[in-house]
Amino acid sequence: MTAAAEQIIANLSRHISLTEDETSFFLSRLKAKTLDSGDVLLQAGQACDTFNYVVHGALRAFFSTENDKEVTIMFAIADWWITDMPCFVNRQPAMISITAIEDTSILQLRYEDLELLYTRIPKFERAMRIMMQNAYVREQLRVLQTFSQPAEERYLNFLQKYPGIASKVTNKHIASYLGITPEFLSVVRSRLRHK
Amino acid sequence: MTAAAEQIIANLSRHISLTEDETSFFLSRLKAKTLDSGDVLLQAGQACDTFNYVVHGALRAFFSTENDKEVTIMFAIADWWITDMPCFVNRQPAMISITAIEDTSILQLRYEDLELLYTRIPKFERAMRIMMQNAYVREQLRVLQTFSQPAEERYLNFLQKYPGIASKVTNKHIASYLGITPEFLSVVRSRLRHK
DNA sequence: AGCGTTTATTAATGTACATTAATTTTTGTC
DNA sequence: GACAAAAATTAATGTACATTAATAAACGCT
Repeated sequence: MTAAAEQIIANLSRHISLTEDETSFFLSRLKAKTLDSGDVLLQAGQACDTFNYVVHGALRAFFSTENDKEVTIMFAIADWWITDMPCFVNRQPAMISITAIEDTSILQLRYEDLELLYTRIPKFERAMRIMMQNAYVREQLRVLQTFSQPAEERYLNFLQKYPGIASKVTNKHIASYLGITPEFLSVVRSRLRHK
Repeated sequence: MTAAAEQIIANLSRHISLTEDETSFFLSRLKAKTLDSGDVLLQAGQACDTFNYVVHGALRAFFSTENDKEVTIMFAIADWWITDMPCFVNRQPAMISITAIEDTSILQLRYEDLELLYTRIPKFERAMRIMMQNAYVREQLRVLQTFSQPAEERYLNFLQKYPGIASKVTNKHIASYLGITPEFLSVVRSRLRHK
């Protein structure tokens, strides 16, 4: 088994345990892919067919507004799964784009293969249920903090909650994840420095 | 079978189909409860033990900030499920409160009973997976719109997306769901009127 | 190492929305 | 149907953050 396969199985085993047969069937449905920093994994407007597990590196999902602004939806580093979930589950063209912000290696699971896994190995429903549950809770807390905390607190919170991400991404990207401009994040950082 | 039981089963059947035995086991784990408008279903600080299905009426989940502001996390009308999900799944004291904004009747599923359902009837993992997936997608789009659209667009969007909710709740509550003050929502509405 | 390109910072000005407070309208209740 | 209480509206003032623009710092590439 490759190191990447070991890693994804170890990660899955936090939620469900698989037999040898199940493990090899699951692994057989994955397709490895490598991306150079800057490469586009998913382009807005195109079909969103894969759910992507990050082996190493870092990806960023973002929405581009009419006025050329970007809203960062999420980051994904090692052990995270990423896709355009609204479009993946509803079989719609992607609304967001996903690019590599480092050289990255991923394992891809196609929509049909995920459906196949649900059918053949119902335990995958459980794994996915837990992942979706965690994602929901994360997004709900993000809304709550956005509405109840000023940018400075949200920034400190982000640094504390996702140190592994903060160390890999630019301030520009952090700003667009927090819903502020890079210029204002600079002001926030400068204020924090002078405290 | 009561009308409420018929309703929750019809709703579940959008995701999974149950045998007669499974149906009656599921129903046996539910507890009916009625609330008068204004009643508190969940109080911040207390244990969050139940996942609640709304038969009819309307509930509101909200977070209270230090400065006495309220952020509306979500509304739930007929056929919606509601709880303090972060606290429910992590067995933590509730951070939010849930109150009835109309006379309401609900069916409650306790945490241990949900776990039991997962074990005895794994199909429930699927139902829950789909529900969590939908909730995640909803919240992610909410973040995206909050960061990319002005209050006026978000308000129109809300009216269009949740007409059944909009007709039941006050503007004050809508404002706190959109992340703005009621005063500013008044301004927005007045601008729309004069267009 | 050098040079172009992207990113970060700083500062001036502008705006979407918050705050406060007063008035009107709506709602619920006996 | 009257009356208190909550909700909605309006307007004046204030502020967190956006915008624009210019400079400095960091990065990527040969």
